[in-house]
Amino acid sequence: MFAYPSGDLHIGHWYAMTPPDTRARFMRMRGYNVFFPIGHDAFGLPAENAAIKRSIHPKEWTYANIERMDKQLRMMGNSFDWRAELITADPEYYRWTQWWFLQFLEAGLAYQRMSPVDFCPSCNTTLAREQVQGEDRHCERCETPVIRKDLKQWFFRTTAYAEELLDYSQLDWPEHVKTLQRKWIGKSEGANVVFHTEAGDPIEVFTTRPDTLWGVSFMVLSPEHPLVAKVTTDAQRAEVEAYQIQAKNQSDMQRESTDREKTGVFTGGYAVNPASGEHIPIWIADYVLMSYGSGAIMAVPAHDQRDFEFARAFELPIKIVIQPEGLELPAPEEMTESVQASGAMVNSGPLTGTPAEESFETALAYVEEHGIGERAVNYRLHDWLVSRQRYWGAPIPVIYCSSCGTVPAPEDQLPVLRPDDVEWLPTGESPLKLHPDWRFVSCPKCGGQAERETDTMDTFMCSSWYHLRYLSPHYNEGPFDPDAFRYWMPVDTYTGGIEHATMHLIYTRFFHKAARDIGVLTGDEPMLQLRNQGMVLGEDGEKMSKSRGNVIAPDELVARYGADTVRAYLIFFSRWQMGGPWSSTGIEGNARWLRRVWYMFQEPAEEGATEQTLRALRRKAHQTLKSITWDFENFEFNTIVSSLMELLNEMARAKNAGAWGSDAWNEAVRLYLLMMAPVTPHIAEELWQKLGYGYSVHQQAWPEVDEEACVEDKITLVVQINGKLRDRIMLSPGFSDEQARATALSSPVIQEALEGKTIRKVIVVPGKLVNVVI
RNA sequence: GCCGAAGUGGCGGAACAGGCAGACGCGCACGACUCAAAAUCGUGUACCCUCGGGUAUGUGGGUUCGAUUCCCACCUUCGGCACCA
Repeated sequence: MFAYPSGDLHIGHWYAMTPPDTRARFMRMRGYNVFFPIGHDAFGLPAENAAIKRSIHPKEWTYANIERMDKQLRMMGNSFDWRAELITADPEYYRWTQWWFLQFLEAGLAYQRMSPVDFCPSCNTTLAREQVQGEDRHCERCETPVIRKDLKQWFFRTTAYAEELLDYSQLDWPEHVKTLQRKWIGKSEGANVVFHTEAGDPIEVFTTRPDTLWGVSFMVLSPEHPLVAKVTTDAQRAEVEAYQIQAKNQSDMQRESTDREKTGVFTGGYAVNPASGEHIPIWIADYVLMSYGSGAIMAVPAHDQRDFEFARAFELPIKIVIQPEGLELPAPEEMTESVQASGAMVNSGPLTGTPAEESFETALAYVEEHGIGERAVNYRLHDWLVSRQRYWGAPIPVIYCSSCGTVPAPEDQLPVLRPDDVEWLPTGESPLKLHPDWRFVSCPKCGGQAERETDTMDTFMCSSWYHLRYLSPHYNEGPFDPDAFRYWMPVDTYTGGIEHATMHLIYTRFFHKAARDIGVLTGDEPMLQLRNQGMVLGEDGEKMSKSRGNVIAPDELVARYGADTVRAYLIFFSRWQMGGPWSSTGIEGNARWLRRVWYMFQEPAEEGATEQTLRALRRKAHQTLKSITWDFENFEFNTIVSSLMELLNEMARAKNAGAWGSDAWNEAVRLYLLMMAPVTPHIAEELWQKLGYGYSVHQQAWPEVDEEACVEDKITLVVQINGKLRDRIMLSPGFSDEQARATALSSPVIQEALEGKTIRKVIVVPGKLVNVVI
């Protein structure tokens, strides 16, 4: 478990942590040694925002929050191992975050290049995406429109692992998380094809449709493409440059949106289609992103919808080169959309007539034979930008020397401490740049004058390896103790919100694989089993927020109901994977449940139940144990509490019928407390001791199901006619299909309904159901 | 816009490999206890109805003896979209 110290503990924290805690406790009772750690992801933007707003040092704000949240975390009654608590903002931790950076640098997995940031010219500061708001992309603080500024920044080569990241064979992860990651990584197979401008400059494009090469009627470059200036004619220059400026300040998401009118500008330049030899105009348009592929595309309007819309908007030619079988295609000028269906190649020079199923490979072979391109795989995944122009993060441990260039900070000098006495208010520079003592150092190589990198690291860096630090949070010889690694890793069960699917969970997998290849650790994956919780919404069904005034504060609930009731309600009110709206009347039901348990187990009653009552009680107790065991294993927490409630209702009936004092009653009570223990640990322990079982319920083994006790005396045979329920017949278990069929057909209700009808078929579901088809 | 998830009574939800839709809880109604109230306990609670049944799991189709469950299309809501974590 890993909490961001944002202030007070939120009900969402409880939801993320308590159901997994019940499972951790359950697994311990089943005999596993469960490590359930807690820590704080303490660097990041909110600390700086709060600091600016309240004029308080980010460090002071963060550590005060941690202190408060630790107290609140202890109120949850979770079985955290506090000995392993860690804080990523501690030098003891970020020393090793920096160490990882140096390993990646040495392994060639870290590099620098120019990359744009969002910048507010009025606040004079780099902005995070979430600080940029609205269609016009303005600064959240001062509403000034944001500009894009190019800075030299550090990247990790996540793309080097794109292919391996697509392999989930070792993982028990939810299908939709894997799907999200696959889409995020975005593998496409095709070809890199080289066009040339009329002046002879090569323009490489990536295409997934080499079979449409003869249908290319124009090219589109990203407005940032390096060749734009060169191909633009003087007549078009003013228009092109104006468009470049406009495109620059749009987000990629805005630019990729397919429901906008296509915009673009003709550069005046032409390129030559390497297949057909045709001369085609070169345009620039913002729907082509520099960050994907080569930043240039060959446009095939007849067979690509975005290209089609662009061609229509600017009256560019459309040429059909794929003829789907049996489909009458309109003339290009009458088309209303591109033709996506596969088909034989037409109007394609030497490849005309190639059938659909061969077109991709044949076209690819043609491209390679003629030396105009080659087979290529492209990924949507970017390299990971790790530089942040911020104060509250781990400094990137690099020194720039005028003679030696980029020099890693020597390992024995880690951590590169983040100085406390800086101006952390926005100034337009990385705050660390304004700290002269800190910034200027001597070069570790030549001893000459040098300066430190003043950017800090993305906090995703801290959270990519925290599970390793939990193993040995105070270990000094390395980021983790290898013995502990061998004992515990990989993480067996990892839980978190679905919002982490594509970022944190890709970063941490990349990190692990990179660390494996560097030789620091073993294994291919950091976390084997993943499960996601949903979100607790406000009583109005909306996301909780201070501005909506629908925030539920767990502290007040604990004061009013106690931690056990809050825990029980949280796992009861909805499916954990789903989440849902809070209900302040709903929690009353769980408070009532615990009060009922308390009195029912302790207040004596009349004795003398029938054998039948006791057998029914025992049956229900063991059936409940069976289903709860399944539920814990499968993260189906809400039915754990409802099953316990059902059992309690059965126990109330049995107690009224004189079960008190019987062996069956005592067994049911004992099982009940053991089953409650993971969910409501405090009240279970209290009752366990009051009833004389000693210390402690939490050290007991999970009980065994008595399968024989679970067997029903009577089974309801459901009889349907044409799939509609017509009768229910009570039978002793163990009847054959033939008996079921005979019994069903001889039922008076069925006989009456079948009067004068012909039976076409009788379907028997063994031990359950008979369906008569007429 | 793209990607993902979800739509079941007045409400939250259950139905574990396609086989009794609505477990459990909330709310509500009635009753018991009480001078009274709260708490507690008990009973009932999808809709329509000619009391035999009929209709119901976002909408429309499909597969099947049988669909909340599988397939297709659509609608609505929620989450993510790379510098929030």
